[in-house]
Parts: sequence; C-alpha cells; structure tokens
Amino acid sequence: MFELLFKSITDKIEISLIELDSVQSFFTTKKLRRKQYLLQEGDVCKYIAFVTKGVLKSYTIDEKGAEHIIQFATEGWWVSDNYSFLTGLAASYTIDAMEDSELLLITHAAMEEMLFAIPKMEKYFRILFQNNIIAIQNRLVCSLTQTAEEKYKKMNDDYPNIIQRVPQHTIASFLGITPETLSRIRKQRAGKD
Amino acid sequence: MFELLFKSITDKIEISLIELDSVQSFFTTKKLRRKQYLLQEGDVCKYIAFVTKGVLKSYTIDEKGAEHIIQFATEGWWVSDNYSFLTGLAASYTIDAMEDSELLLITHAAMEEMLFAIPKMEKYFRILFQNNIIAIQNRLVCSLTQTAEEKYKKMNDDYPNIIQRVPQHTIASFLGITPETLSRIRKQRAGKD
DNA sequence: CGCCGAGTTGAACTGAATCAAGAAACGTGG
DNA sequence: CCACGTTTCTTGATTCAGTTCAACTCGGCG
Repeated sequence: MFELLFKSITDKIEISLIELDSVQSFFTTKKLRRKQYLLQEGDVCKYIAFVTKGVLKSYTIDEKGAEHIIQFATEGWWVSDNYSFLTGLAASYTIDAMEDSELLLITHAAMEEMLFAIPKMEKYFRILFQNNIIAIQNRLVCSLTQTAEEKYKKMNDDYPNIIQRVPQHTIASFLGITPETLSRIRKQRAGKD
Repeated sequence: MFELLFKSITDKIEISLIELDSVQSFFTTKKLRRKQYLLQEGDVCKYIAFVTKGVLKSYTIDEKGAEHIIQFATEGWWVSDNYSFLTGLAASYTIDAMEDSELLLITHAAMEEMLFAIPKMEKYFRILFQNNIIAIQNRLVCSLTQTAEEKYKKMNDDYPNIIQRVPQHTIASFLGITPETLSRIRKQRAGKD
C-alpha cells in the first residue's frame, strides 16, 4: 500500500524508517471505482492524493462543455486541485478515476501537522514541486511551439503507458487537439517509428 | 536591496530577523544592463535569481529561430532554468534583461547550505513552488482553451504592468501568437473596456 | 439483438500564420 | 541635436493546420 509513497520519498530525501512510519499515520486510504469522482468542480479540494493503483485525470470543462485535461495521474503520482487545496476556495478542476484506483489521501490539516512533526517532508515536497514545475513548463513550451503531430509523438515518447491505458479522445484533450485530428495523425503515422 | 526578498519570505513563513540576516549572507548581488544575458542556452544555470529591479525574460529559441517566452520576471519574482540548475546539465532556456536590472543570486551550493542552515527556508520554497505550479497550470489551461483575443485580454487583466514595460512582439511570443495577430487584436480592441 | 460510446473518414470552413511592404519609434554616434 | 540604421509595429493578401459538422463503422455490453 505505502511502498510506492515511501519510494517516492526516499528517492528524494534521507529519512528513517521510524519517520516513514510516522508519515504513514497522516494518510488515509481510499478506493475509487472507474468513473467515480475524487473532486468535483465547485467543491473544495480537501485532499492531496497519491495514486498507488489505477489512473485518474484532472480536468476543467469550458462553456461549450468540452473537457480539457490538466493532468493524468498513475501509480506514483500526486493529484489535486492545488489552488483549492491551498486556499480552501471552490475547485475549478474535476478529478475522476479512469480505472478502478487506490489512493492515499492527506487533508490540509494533516499535511500541516505532518510538515510540523517531520520538517524533512518540506524538503520532499519542495523537490517534488520543483520537478513538477519543470515538467509543466516543458509541456507549456510544447503546447506553444509544436504541431499536433509533434505533440502526439512527444506524448508517445514521454508517456507510452498512459497512451495505452486511456481512451484516445482523452489523449486528444490532453494535447489540446480534437479527437478527429488525433485519429488522422495516428492513421498517417501508422507504420512510422 | 534585500527588502523585497525579505517581504517575499515573511509573506509565506514565520522567520526571525536574525535568520533573515543569515539568509542574506548566502546571496550575491548583480546588476545587468538591458539586453545582457543572465544565462545562455547550452550553459549551465549556476544561479537562481531574485529580481529586485527591472524585468527579465526566459525563453527558448526553436529551429526556425523564433523566440518562445517561458516567463517574465519583474521585481519580486524568481527566475532560472530550474532543470539546469537542479541537474547541472546544459540549459535549454536563455535568460536576459529587458531593462537595466538588479538581481540577488544564489548558487546551487549556497542554496543547499542555506536550506541546511535554515530549514524553514524549505517551507518558503515549497510554498513558492506550489504557487508557481498553480500559475503555470493556469496558463497552460488558457493556452489550450482560449482564443488569441481571450489570451490577450487575460494578460491585460493579470499582468497590466508587464504589458506596459515590454515590447509588444514579446507579449505575442509569451501568448504563443504572432506579432501581426496581436497587432490586429489590439486594433480591434481599441476603445473596448 | 439492438443500443451506445469510441473511433474513423470526408468535406467545408476558419482563426491565425505566413509573406511582404511600409510607417513609426528609438537610440547611438558624430 | 540631428541623421541614419535598427527595431518595432501596422496593414493587406494569401495560405494552411486544425476545427467543425455530419455520416458511418466497429466492438462491447445489457
């Protein structure tokens, strides 16, 4: 259950087993069926979630009803609406499970307590967020500079496992292109690489 | 000189004057003339910089020679190539000054020492990065969902001071549109609001 | 068996890019 | 302080990548 989280932590910081045990005590576990919500737009995001099994997606819905994927989260990834979690204001993102999933949850209060009790964890999250910034910035640059085909190719290179696990129209939404365009690109690319 | 940095810190965490004084000791100052580089693509990003005066931009140049702005940084903002700074590998971004500027610099080694000496600063950076993630994610969503005009309007709302300080073609590049398109949008919008 | 969501394909359309040319603003050195 | 080159901005004409709309196919599931 907690092995993945421990691995994520020990990859980034030095920490004792006793402390890890203490970390564990701040989390609760949750199972989510496919299509179940972890968070709905407009609610307050009470938890940051660490995925131990399954795939979730976080997304916003625009005025026209179209989904725009912010992030996929599989095993070993964190997911939440950071803004809502931090401020306690209504979430602008929705998060749901694309497969039956298992999560470790921590509330804002538990997070504060944990960071107070185990200050090392500040460093863990600092590094985690720093890496996250690098990844999102990179995605932003790609979205500004690349063509639809280049985006899809990069997605294939960077997250081959996600491509295999989630429906194609969801990938399209993540890349910011229409399902039709993605379908055409795939047809065109068939055989390449 | 350091007031802005201290403000940025005390806005986020509880910290004593003595500790702030210690923080200060890990930084060096640097002045940059307009058009001077802080970092060139291919070099290693040795510093994270805190801007106390002026405006900088970080950007990549694509195969066609076009600039793509990653970030503007004015007074009170941090700027660096996080990836290069963290890994010590070649930077993929360039950073330069758009006005004569003044910076506080901290090296990777000094950063490590500082975080070791004043663990509270982990929390500062954790919060800083967390806010940063929120902002970049927000920008990403906008770049995926909004039209050129909507993007420009949002830019006006969010960063009116930057719009006034940097050339228009740089704004265009930040928004991921061409200077021509931005010029037309501005013409069309003249008088609106 | 029939329905429904997911994916494919085609044709028409469009927002923004590209290409090209001029006008204005800027700053640098004489 | 003016002249000249450079950079920035504007405007028009054309093109194109990707969207939109609509019809059709396929596979799974009640």
